[in-house]
Amino acid sequence: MAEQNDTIPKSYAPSEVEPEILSKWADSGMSAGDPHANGDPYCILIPPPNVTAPLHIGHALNNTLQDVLIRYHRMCGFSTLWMPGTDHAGIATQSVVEKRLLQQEGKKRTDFEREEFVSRVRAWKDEYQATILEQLQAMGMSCDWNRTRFTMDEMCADAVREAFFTLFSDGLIYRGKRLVNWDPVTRTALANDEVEMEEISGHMYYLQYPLEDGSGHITVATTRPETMLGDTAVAMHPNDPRAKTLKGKMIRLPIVGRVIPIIEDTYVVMQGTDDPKALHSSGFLKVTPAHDPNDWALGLRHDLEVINVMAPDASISDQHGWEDVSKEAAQFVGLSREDAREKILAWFKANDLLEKVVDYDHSVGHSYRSHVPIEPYLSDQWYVRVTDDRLANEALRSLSTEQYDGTPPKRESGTCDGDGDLAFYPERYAHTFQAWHENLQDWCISRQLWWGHRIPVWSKVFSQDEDVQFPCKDNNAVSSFVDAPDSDGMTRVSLCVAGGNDDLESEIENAGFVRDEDVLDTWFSSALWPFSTMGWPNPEKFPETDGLLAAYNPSNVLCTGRDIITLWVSRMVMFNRYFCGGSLPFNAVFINPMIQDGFGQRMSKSLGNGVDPRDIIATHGADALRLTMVQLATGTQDVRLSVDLICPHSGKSFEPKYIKSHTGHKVMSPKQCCPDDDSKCMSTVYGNLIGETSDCEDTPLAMNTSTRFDVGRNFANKFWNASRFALMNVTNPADSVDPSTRPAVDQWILSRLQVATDRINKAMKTYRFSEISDALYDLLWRDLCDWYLEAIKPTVKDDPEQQRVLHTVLDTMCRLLHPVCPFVTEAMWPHIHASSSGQVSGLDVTPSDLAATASWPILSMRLDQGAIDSFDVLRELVGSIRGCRAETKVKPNRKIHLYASGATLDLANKHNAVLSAIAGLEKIEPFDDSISGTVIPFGSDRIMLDNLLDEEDSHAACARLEKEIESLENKVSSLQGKLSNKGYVDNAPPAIVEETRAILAQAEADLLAAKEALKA
RNA sequence: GGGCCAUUAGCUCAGUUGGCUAGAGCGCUUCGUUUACACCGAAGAAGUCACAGGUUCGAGUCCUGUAUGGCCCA
Repeated sequence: MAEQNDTIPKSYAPSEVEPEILSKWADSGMSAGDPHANGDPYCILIPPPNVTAPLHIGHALNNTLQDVLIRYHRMCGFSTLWMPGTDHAGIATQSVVEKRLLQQEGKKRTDFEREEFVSRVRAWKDEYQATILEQLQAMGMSCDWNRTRFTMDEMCADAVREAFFTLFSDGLIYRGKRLVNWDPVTRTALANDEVEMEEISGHMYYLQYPLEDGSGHITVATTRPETMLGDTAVAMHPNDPRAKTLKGKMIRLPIVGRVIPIIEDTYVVMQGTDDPKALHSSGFLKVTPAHDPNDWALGLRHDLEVINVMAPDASISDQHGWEDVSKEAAQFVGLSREDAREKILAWFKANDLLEKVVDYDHSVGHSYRSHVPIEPYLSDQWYVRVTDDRLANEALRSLSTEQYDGTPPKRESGTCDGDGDLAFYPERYAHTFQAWHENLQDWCISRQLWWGHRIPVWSKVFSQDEDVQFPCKDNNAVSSFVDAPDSDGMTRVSLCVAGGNDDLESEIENAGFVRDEDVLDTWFSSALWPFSTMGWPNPEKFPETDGLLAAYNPSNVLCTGRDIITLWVSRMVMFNRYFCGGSLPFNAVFINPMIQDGFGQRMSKSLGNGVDPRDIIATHGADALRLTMVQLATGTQDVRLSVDLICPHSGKSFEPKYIKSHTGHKVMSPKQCCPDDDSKCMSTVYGNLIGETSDCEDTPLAMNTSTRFDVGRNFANKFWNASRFALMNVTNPADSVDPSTRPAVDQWILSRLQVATDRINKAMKTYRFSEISDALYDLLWRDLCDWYLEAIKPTVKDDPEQQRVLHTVLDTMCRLLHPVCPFVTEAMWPHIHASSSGQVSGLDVTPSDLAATASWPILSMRLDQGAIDSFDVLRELVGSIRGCRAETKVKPNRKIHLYASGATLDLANKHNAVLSAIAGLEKIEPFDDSISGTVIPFGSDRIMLDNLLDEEDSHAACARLEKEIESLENKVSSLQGKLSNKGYVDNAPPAIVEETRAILAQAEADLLAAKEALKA
């Protein structure tokens, strides 16, 4: 065994080890899920990353936590499944590909046939999917790689088709003409949650509209004057004092000349009321039903005309519903909405109808993709009736009763499986979930894109004179939806066809029906992920999915970010319950924190403050990345990771210089100097991004990193070295050891192992990840390296039983560390198990070829608490002696003498070898009054150190003692104060009071000893 | 406007049924290369627990309010 260890390198080199370990895992098939295997099923649903870009540090965090859970449960004997996959991310992916095509080939989407364009997007997807999967593997994720899924692959597409058809047939999907959130750049509708509100410093414009009878004018206030072209009314509050005289009057709309009514509605904010909006209100509201959601509602109430004056690109247009274009108005047709605003304002000014303009801050919805202001736009879209009891309320009913605020809405048919089974960690996120479903609106699912699942609906419009036809009417693979006839009496019939019926599709097309051009919102297919990836609805079509649904739906946990609760979690819950007999997609949702930079700013491409996990793996190793991620995962909603640079000249990391960007963010100065050498410079990601610098010979790019990862790297190395040292000492271990017969030091480390294992088990159950890394850190660094390895140095070589204890401790620790640091533990595993193993009774560590498949340790040793406590006392004694040595400036290698009385002398004698080694003692003797050494306080016994210095610096010793006395006096008086408080003694639990008395007694004894020491 | 989170050592954070002279890591200071590890070891300095009230024998911890920063929803 000893020879074996000569081959272990002195320090851990992750990049040399990781590839080999990855192939070991791949060959072993250890991460393959098997629904028929022994062990309870344990399944994690991966949030499939978008194929738009490589994974960032947030993904590293999210996936590391999942892998920690999956590896832990695998080791605990669960039959685990963690399927990897990617999401097609419709609008996001289409946008990046469109941008790239324009840049590289100068072509627009419309320059391609649909099929051709989609294949270009697919090529992008293939490239990025490969990158993403590689990244996940490099980070050590133990996914079931053979089951890798994509939201547009055949299995998922079948599920989308089936889900759509079912919802359509059940009346939960309908077509509606509504105002949608329109993105004029990507030219598609967006769901409400894809709109980001941004605070804008804009203006409130006051426009005068003349009364038709020439009796004067009224003034409307608006932030969007360009929409006035589509005004179809002016509204006022019925209680407005002016209402009496204006009632029934008409307005002649400037520019357009349209005559529109003055209507009364309580929605209008009156001047002089408490409402903050009253400050800017004129009491009159221009009503543009086609271009404002509130006006749309007003229009419905008052049966107003709806006039759309814009094209899909948000330019003013007379081609989309605006028919009464006057000569005066024609000059504005074709202008962008921004230009139209300016020109219309100029017109009002020129005609003396612009009353005033005031500064006005308000929030405006922006597209989460193109970041331009959203245009409320009138169009036909498909909706899912998520407000239906069968969807929204089902989601509410699944929430854990403990986390539910109030009581969930009742189900007619009583309770069912899954009700109350959903719990959030941290639980505050249950509020987000509940509030969302209580305020839900129907979900617009059609997107005017080419990349995605095309809507399986064919429609045809019939005129008043035609007979409305329903081809394949009696076939139950076809469902229909009929729009109410429009104002011209045209009736639209829509037919939805179930999947796998190409013949029916042809028949319907032959009857003149045309398939909808649009695709579904990406979240529609994402919502099906928990069961679409397991073969629903046709597991027999995909034999490899046999048994998956039964075993793994519901899954155990979903780990994701809080912004996803509304976008995805909600929809998965609704759909899983709807399509899978009421069962939930998962029983727990863990919300991981968001990683921000050192200034609390979101990491983003535009700020150049992101850290690439691939860079960290290259410089620090995957385990370092993972440990730091786990450490970072505290229960807070945001965590900060300060960003540093790596100097390309020296390879050293340093803290960069910052400037303020025009957006007010703290960003790295474009050019930075080498901290060791001013003459050498470099560029930063931000500098290159804004084009101020470039990655060239003079200014090579400095890589973003964070010194936080050093902790992880050091940790992995520490384990490596501790193992190396331990194995050097395990030369002829005993076969089996009864721990209760072992000296205190051995029992102590076993008890620490026990404590750490309990801590980790508990933390895993409650998703308190930073607690896991804390427990591991304390165990490895503090307990094992600082104390145990030091303490056994004098004895282990000649003590086979101690060698067995050491070896078993190492084996156990390797397992405990594995979920967080899989690489270094796997690398060390064969070294640890190079020879036949023995056992420490009560510590169950069954043999295994791989650390990854090893069993999670079960500790049930019988230990002597007295022995464990005595080692803790010994550690305190060492601390006191070391403190004194440092304080009195004893040379590190100088051996000193210890004189002690009472129990301390017994303890010291018992651990003579250990104590002498760690505390640097030459001899241990009974306390002797005739020796005039340095007395130190330690419990009630008398302790003295001698031979400290050639000429003792008693001054330093005195200072030290005085300080000690002062501190103890404070402690004693504080405790005395507490105990002399009648309220405390009477009210506090007796055990607490008793404990306080004991602490006081000890403190008094320490104080006395210290005072005597000072005298001597 | 509604909600959530944060505010504890120079920095990043622990501190989970209220029972502490308030802890850790990094950084800093001093010392040290004694055959596991300098990606190391020993010792040390460093905090009115944001602020103001309240409950309690006792508050970093519970309640109310304020301030600052961040996020989500409308």
